[in-house]
Amino acid sequence: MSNAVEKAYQLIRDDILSGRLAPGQRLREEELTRLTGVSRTPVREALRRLEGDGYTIVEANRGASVPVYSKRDVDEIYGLRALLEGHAARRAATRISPAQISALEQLIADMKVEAESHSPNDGIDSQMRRTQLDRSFHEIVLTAADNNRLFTLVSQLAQVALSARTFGRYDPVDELRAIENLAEVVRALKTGHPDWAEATIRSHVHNARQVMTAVAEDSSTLGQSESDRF
Amino acid sequence: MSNAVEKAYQLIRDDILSGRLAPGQRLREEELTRLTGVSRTPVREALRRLEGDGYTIVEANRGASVPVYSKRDVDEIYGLRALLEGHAARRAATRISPAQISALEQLIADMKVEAESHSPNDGIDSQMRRTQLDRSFHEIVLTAADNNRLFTLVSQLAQVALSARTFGRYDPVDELRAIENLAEVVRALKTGHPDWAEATIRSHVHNARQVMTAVAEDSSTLGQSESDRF
DNA sequence: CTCAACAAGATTGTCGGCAATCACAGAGAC
DNA sequence: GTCTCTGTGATTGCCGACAATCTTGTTGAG
Repeated sequence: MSNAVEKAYQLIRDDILSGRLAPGQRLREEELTRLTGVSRTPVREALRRLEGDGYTIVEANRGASVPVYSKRDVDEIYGLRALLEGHAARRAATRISPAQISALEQLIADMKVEAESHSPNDGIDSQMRRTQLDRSFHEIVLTAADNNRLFTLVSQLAQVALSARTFGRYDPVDELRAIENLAEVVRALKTGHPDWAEATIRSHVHNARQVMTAVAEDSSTLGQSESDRF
Repeated sequence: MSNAVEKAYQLIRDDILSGRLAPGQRLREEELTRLTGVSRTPVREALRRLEGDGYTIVEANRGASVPVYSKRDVDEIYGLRALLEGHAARRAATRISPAQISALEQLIADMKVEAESHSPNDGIDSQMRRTQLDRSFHEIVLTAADNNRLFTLVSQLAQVALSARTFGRYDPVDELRAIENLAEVVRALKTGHPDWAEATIRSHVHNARQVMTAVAEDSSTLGQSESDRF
């Protein structure tokens, strides 16, 4: 889209994903003007678009803030992701191209390299790399599903949940198991089995939910201790 | 939300639903300024929100327009509605309250009255009334599902497809069958059977799709005759 | 006649400033 | 001490004007 809005969108989003803008933090338009170098008008539009993609929350006369997710939110997001991405994998199994299969296999290989060469407390850059690999994987599956609205809907759900911080929570064993899980998704797609593909990707999403949920105790978004939030 | 934006949002949306703004029509911000009585800034924000809800399409440097749906679009929308609303009905079956059941039964009764007292070429107001009844029904089911994000996702899909013109396409026999179908959904919810509820509402959505698809021949959105579009 | 380059007009994108609204601190009553 | 009211500062909401971009009609070459 247009230049100033796109610039603001990406700068703000990156600061949210990297954690420089923490969950719960209020995003004042004037500050973002300084951060992004564009005026308040495109900043405002960027904030609304970010809201549509699940990165921010905008309230009337109160401005935007980075959302704080409760356990219930995480359950909602991952439950719907399992449903929608399962549906996507089912469709992809009969539509995916050899080139897309190859791309997925390459991503799996890259993930294994990344996972083996990483210690539990890696820097944010390693987490960003792994986030990007995972995101690319899901993006290819969704593209292969060949359904624009399905792609859009999942995008609106997945974004923050896939934030870089998610990967900070994986321990090496869980991460390797998750990669094996994705490798099975590729086998299911490659052999063209819709049921298998749907089941395995659902399993992957539910596993990811567990990793998140293990840390987030139940709550009502307010009045909880810092470690319960996202 | 805020006043000017909300005003613009509703006025533009109503003009789209009533058909005063026809599919394919370009929405120039200056014109909408005159239509709504507010300045371009809130009009622009309203257009972006309308896009998020599926009422308009906004392209960079080209402004907004009322979307034209091809057969493929209709299939995507109703396919995903079947999936998501089926999921919603499943959840609702174990969560719905007696008051919500009563409200649904009242809606069914109202629909029957409306359907019996209507001839094939009724005015736009009758179509709007029936659209509203149908929308209320789905809204209650979605509320009973008790999942905010599910509600949001379906809202983004359903809007235009449920436009008033949809009901112009129902013939009386189809409409009565559709109402019977919804009555069965209520029975399934009332007796707390998740599988039954999911199956019946999926059936309802697929039936609605058929009504739309019967008129829309396949196409690529461009270069088709007027009657193929929505 | 066809096509490409260009120019004029129309339309969207961006900006800075003013208006409306909200959150919060402080004063006063009980 | 607590509760309510009020005013002040901070922040979002809205506007009109200017800048950038796209669309379209025209002109000229081939």
